[in-house]
Amino acid sequence: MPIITLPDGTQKTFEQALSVFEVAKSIGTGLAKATLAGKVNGELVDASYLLESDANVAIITAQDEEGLEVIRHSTAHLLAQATQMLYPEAQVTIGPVIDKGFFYDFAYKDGFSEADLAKIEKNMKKLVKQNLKIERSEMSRDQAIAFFKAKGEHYKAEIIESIPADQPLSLYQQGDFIDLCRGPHVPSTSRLKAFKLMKLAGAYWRGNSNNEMLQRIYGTAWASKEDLEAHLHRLEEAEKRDHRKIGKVQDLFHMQEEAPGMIFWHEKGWTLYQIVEQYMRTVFNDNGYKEVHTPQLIDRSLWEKSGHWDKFGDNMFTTSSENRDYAVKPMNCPAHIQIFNQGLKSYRDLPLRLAEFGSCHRNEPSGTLHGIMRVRNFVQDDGHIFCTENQVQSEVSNFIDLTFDVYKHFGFDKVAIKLSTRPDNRVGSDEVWDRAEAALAEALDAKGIEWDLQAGEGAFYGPKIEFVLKDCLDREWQCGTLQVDFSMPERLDAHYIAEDSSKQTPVMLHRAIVGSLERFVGILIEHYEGALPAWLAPIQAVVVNISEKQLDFAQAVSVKLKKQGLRVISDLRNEKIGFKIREHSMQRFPYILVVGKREMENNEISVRKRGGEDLGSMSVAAFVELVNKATTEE
RNA sequence: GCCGAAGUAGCACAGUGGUAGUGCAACUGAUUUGUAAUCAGUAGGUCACCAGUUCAAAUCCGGUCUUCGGCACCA
Repeated sequence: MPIITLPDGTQKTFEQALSVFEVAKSIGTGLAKATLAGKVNGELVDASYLLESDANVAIITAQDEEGLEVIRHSTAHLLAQATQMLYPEAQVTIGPVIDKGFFYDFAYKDGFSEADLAKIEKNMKKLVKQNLKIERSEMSRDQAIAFFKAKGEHYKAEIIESIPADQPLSLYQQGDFIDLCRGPHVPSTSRLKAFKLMKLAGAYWRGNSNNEMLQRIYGTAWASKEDLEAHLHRLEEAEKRDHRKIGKVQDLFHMQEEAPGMIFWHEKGWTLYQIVEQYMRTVFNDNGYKEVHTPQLIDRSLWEKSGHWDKFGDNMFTTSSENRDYAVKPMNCPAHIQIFNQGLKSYRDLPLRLAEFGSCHRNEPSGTLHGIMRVRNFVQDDGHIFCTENQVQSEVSNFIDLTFDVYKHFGFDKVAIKLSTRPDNRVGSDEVWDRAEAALAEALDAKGIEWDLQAGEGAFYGPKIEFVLKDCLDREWQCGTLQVDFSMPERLDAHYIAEDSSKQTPVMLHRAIVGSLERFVGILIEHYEGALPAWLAPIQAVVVNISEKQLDFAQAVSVKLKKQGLRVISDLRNEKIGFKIREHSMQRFPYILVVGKREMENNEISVRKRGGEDLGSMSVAAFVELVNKATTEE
């Protein structure tokens, strides 16, 4: 006589064991129809799951986040089934749920093409129409291994072999297709109504580049056709924000074959870049950093000593002259230690904060380049803090505050924080790692900041906090970073004299807020969809005359505004005003200043704000004040 | 680097073996314009590059480079 407690607290007593689906049915036929799965005592189960004793039960439908996940997971299985029907030699591997969809990896030596995707999707829809029941069964480990080996599914057998022996294995069958899976799944294929195969990609077996490459098919799946359409529409909209597209339209920068991964900044793009750099320079100045500048080329011996030659040699650009090998610097930190090492330092000199906008080159693998977001030549708002171990906590804390302030200033308030801890391959004692990781975690917790742990993802010399911004397509880009380094100062012989006159090695904090300026400019472009706030806009206003009669007046206005420090251009072409307004609106300049007969007579300008709002006529001085007010508020 | 796709005029794209096209931009002329496209005309391409098949290649085959989407990488 199971007593079932529902999420709202109501209890129902049943005469005999029953399934989740039957519980739903007892509540209402509508709910029964919508049932995809259940949650029994907090655990997700199939709708067919048999309740034999008292339990807390929630009915999972497409309305629930978990229901959507079940749909996506089942759609991945449907994809595998449809694919194997068409390509029997394709072996199944894994097919997890991901953000907004799913993927499935197949081992298939011929490889799939775009045309195959269409075929597979068609077959999936056919299987949905057949309304195949999806049924769960269990098998012992040895049975399962033998079963999949006999089917020629070697990858699946390998997965099972890596599952602990004491766990029962569940299998799901739909039609002739059987897959190993934890579940749960929707009751039948007809419940999968809205999906689309999105793209084809390669992916290494078990995520290891030494392994063979599998064929990955990505798909998206939703509770309804409307949700699917909405998702596809969002993707289209997001593509319009692409910094590469806007960079071209707004004439900000370009890239070309002869310099892969490096940027040709045009005047307007460089203006934006410089605004960001100059702003970060004031941040350095206001926060106790000393700006320095170090060489582009440094002898191989220094990189050998720092360990970079050994660890990242393949990713460094090198050159040689007069029998000496040099590397183009991939980072500034070894050079900053050279500056630290000039003259004997005392504990009173600490913390010493050095900053540099140093141009760095890294020979990133060709497949990783991505617009201006991932490049081979970049400049960071790079800084290194030399301090004692006791100072780490407060430096970290101050840096976190500063970083959030800066992001806020640029208009970002959603930032994901990750804490990466000790990797297998590392230097330094466990005791030191304990302290360093605790210092970072405590600093985050003390501020009530939510963060994700990335165990084992730290640098070999210390743990790090990463500040991650999302782009318009939800791709994540790491901008800020704070790394605790116990190793490099020692390798490069950095010392200070402590209070007890002993010689000590300082701790070094590697830190950047916006990170690569190139990437950050890209993120800004996408974040604002090219409509940069006035303080960042390379062109703040454009003066347009209505007819030739106001040509001189328009020019004079433009000169006056420039003298006041505004970034202004004028458009004196012999074109209709509507035409000019249209062009400059599409360029998304913050203000369009119209001067015609009326304005000339009153010595005023008509101000049209981005978006079309008419701010009326005003004097040049009033407009300057308006812009200054707007930029300081921004 | 690996898997897949793509590269045609400044930009967006069409062209799948037989004279390389459309729209916008550009240029010239007319128009002197009041808040998102005035009209007419002109010019512009070694079809990424290299090699090949063919009477004939943007188109087919091979290679290279770059870009795009992923994977791996990211000091």
